[in-house]
Amino acid sequence: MPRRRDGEATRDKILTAAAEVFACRGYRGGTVAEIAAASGINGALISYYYGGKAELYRSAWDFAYQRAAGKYPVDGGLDDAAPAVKRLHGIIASAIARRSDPENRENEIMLNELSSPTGILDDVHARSFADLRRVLRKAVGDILGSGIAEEEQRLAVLSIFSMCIIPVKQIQKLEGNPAYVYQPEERIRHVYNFAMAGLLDILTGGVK
Amino acid sequence: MPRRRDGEATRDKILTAAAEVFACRGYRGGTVAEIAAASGINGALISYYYGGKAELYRSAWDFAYQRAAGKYPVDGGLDDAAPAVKRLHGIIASAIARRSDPENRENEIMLNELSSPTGILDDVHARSFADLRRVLRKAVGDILGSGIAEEEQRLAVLSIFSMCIIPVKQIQKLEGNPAYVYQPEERIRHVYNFAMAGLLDILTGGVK
DNA sequence: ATCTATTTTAAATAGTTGTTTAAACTTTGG
DNA sequence: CCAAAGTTTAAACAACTATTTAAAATAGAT
Repeated sequence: MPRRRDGEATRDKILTAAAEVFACRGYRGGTVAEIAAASGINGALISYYYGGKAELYRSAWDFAYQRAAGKYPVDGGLDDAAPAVKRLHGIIASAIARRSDPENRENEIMLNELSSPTGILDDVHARSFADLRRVLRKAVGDILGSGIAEEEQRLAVLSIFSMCIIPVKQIQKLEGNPAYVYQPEERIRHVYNFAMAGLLDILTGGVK
Repeated sequence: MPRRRDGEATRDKILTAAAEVFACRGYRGGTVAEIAAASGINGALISYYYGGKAELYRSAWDFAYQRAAGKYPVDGGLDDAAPAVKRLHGIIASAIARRSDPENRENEIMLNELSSPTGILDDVHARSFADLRRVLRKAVGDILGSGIAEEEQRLAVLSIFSMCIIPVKQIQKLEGNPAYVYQPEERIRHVYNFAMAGLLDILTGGVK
C-alpha cells in the first residue's frame, strides 16, 4: 500500500484535461503544455504518471470511452429477446443521446481519429463504431428478414448508422445560426420514424 | 510578363502534394518536409511560393474545393424550375459521387476541419457544407410544403444531409472487411429511396 | 518529531518544426 | 553569348516540442 495517494487526484485532473484538449485540438495539435495548463499541473507529471504523451492519449480515450459506454449502452439496454423494432429504437436513442452529451469527449476524439488516424488507438478505436454497426446490422436483419438482399441490408445499416453518428454540434458551429439547437428527444423520434419508413419501403418493394 | 514561367509547374506539384498530405494527416500533422518530399521539391520553395504553411493550406483547400465544386455541382446540375423530387435526386447523386471520388481531397480536409478547426479556413470552409444544406432545405421544403412544421423539416434535412456526407471510406477502413466496397450508384439509389420514404412518411402523418 | 516513500518543481536536453538567408543555378529575351 | 529576372539549393536559424534530470517539497506512518 502506498504511503501517499494524492497522486490519484492528479491523475484524474490530467485525464480530464487531456480528454478535452485532445478532443478539441487532436493528438498532434494538443500539446502537453496545454494539457498541463488546463489541469493546473506541471508538464513533467505527464511523463511521470503516464510515461508520455502517447500513453496519456490512450488513457484519455479509454477514460472517455468507458464512461460513455457505461452511460449509453450501444444496444440501448435491450437484449436480443426484445422485438427488433424496439431494439432499433433503443439503439438509435442511445447512440444519439450519447453523441448529444456535452460532457462526452469520446465522439470528438473518435472523429479526429477517423479523419487523421494516429495509429495509437488502432487496436481499439474501431470498437465504438463497430459495436454500433453490429447491433444495427442485427436489428435491421431481423426487421427486413432474409428475403432482402445482403447488399440492400448493408446500405440500410449504413444510412441509419450515418444518421446516428453525424456530429451535429460541430456542423451547427459552422452554420451562422447558433440560436437553434436540436433537441435530442425530437431527433431520436424523427430518426426512428425516418429509418422505419425507409425499411418499410424496402420491405414493400419500394415506391413504384 | 515574367522572363521565366517554370515556377508554375512547381506550384502545381506543391499544391497537389499538399492537398494529399493535409487530407491524410491534417494541418498540424502534415509537415512541410513531408509535402516537399511528396512533391520532390525543396522545402524552402513552400515559403518562396506560398509565403508559409498556412497560406499553402488555404491554397490547397481552394484548389481541391474548386475542382470538386466544378465536377460535382451542389445542385446536381438542375435549376429551380425542375421538379423538387428530381432536384432532390440530383443533389443526393452529386453529393455522394463527390464524396466517392478517390481523387477528391476536399472531403478529407473538411472532415479534419470539422473535428479540429485550424482557424485558417474559418471564413470559407463552412461553404461546402452550407451549400449542400441550403439546396437540400429548398428541395425538402418544396416536397413537404408549408403544412409541415419547421422543426420537422430541419430534422429531415439533417437526416438526408448526414446520409450524403458520411465518410464511407474512412469508416470502412476501420472495419475488418476491406473486400467489400459500396458502389456509388447503388448507394445513390438507396439513399434517394430511403429519403423519399422518410419524407412521404412525414407527409402522410407517420406510421400510426 | 522524524523518517521515507511519494509527489512536485524548475531547469536542462534533444529533437523537430517552419522559415530565412545567401549563394548557386537556369531560363529567356536581347 | 550576355545579362538579368526568376528559380532552386543547402545551410543556418529561432521557436517550439516532449521528455529527462536532479533537487525540493510534502504527506503520512512510526
